[in-house]
Amino acid sequence: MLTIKYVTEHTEEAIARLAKKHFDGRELLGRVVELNNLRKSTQVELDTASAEMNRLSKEIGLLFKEGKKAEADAAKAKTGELKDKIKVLNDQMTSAEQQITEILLQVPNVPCDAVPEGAGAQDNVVEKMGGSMTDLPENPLPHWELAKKYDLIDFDLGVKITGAGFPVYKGKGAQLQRALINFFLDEARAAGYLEVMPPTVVNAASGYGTGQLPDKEGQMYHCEVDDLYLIPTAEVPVTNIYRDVILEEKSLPIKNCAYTQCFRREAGSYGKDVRGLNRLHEFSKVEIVRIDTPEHSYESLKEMLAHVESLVQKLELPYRILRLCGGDMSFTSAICFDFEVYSEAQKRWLEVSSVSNFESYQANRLKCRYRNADKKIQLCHTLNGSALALPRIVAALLENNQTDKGIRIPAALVPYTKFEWID
RNA sequence: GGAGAGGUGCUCGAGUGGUUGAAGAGGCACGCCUGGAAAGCGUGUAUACCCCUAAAGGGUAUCACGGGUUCGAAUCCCGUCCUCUCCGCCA
Repeated sequence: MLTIKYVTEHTEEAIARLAKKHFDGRELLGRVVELNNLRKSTQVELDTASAEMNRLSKEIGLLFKEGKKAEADAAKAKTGELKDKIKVLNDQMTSAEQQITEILLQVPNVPCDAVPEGAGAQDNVVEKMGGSMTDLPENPLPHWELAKKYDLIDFDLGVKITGAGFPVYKGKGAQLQRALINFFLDEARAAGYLEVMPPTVVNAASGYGTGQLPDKEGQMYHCEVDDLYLIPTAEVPVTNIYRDVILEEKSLPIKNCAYTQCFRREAGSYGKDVRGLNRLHEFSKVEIVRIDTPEHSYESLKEMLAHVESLVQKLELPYRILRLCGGDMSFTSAICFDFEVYSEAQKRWLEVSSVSNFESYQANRLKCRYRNADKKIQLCHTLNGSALALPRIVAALLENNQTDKGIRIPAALVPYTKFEWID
């Protein structure tokens, strides 16, 4: 969430920036400013009263020691009123703080200057096109047909075992999954990321830390008996490693990568958009996460974009990079780039990665801070990106590489699959 | 799941109602010493919020978390969470 300091000191700027996300923050932020003034004045009163109380208590202690019981009892009598006052003021403080937090949780991150104006997906800016379209045989098949033809993925079996959106990968289909995961992890390690293998189930505190809770509660599978959530992305457990910590500046940027299964309820999505691998309830993804200083975070973002781009290039997929407009950005990001690969058979672009800088928005909730050269403690910037999510990569690989003699595996992947063709 | 023990600062560890934000030790940082280092000596070493502010200074809160008792709680009581030991179960 946004910091109180930013909201109160740069209220107009925040409102103007939020407008780019088509969020009208005037009323909410105005209330934060009011509540914060109340909070401050209440604290002055409360602190004064508490100080007086502490003084009296010490005095009474001394009187007892000196055996002046009568005087001590007299002093005691004075504390009653003060005690009530402290209670009232304390409740007032807590209430104001809670209300502020409640409001701030509803306010999205402010987009940075580099974010273009726009209402929705149609206004995203194509930053770059790359790769080349492949010549496909006549009447190319969509991946769900190819998956059936070569017996790679069984969607019906998944329905039997679990439900729609939980496919069963078989034979070379399953091997391809492992190959991609290992390929992505090795590439990340070569780029300097430390691999971690976190839990795929997290507690509520972690959900709040990265912003899935409270606003996106319905997106996550919830184990009610234990009050735990299945992660929608490795971003959640990995970023939460840095919850409630103070890092040393020289340890930044922290670069982590992780492979996990990801679980998303995707309530209310039906139709051809979600056919086959296009949108699943469970999928594999390798995620990269960075914790950085505010001064360096945009440099980090660039490096992450370059890393993700190198992956789609090595997989020889036609791709494009989109700079998301204000209206299409997520709640928590300050800037976001999407990578899409072209699915020749479906005649559409598929999003395979999303690389974002959250600036201090997540870090504020996480209380992820660092000590700078002047020993001052500041919020870190957090960033993450998919590198990459498997299903749509698999969809694009199958569709774009289909030939009359089978599906060709890109050279970079062969050392991992140990086969060159799916036939 | 059953029984017991326990959760104190960067770490270890003392502390069972009254200058304890917290002894002591270690670690770390800086200074002195040294040709350089070690040893030694000295100093410093939490976070948040608020007041005041040029700087300095000051106040409040925090000893897992939340609540209660009390003039006063790290210390007593209740609840929650977590860790450890033993038993049970188990890939």
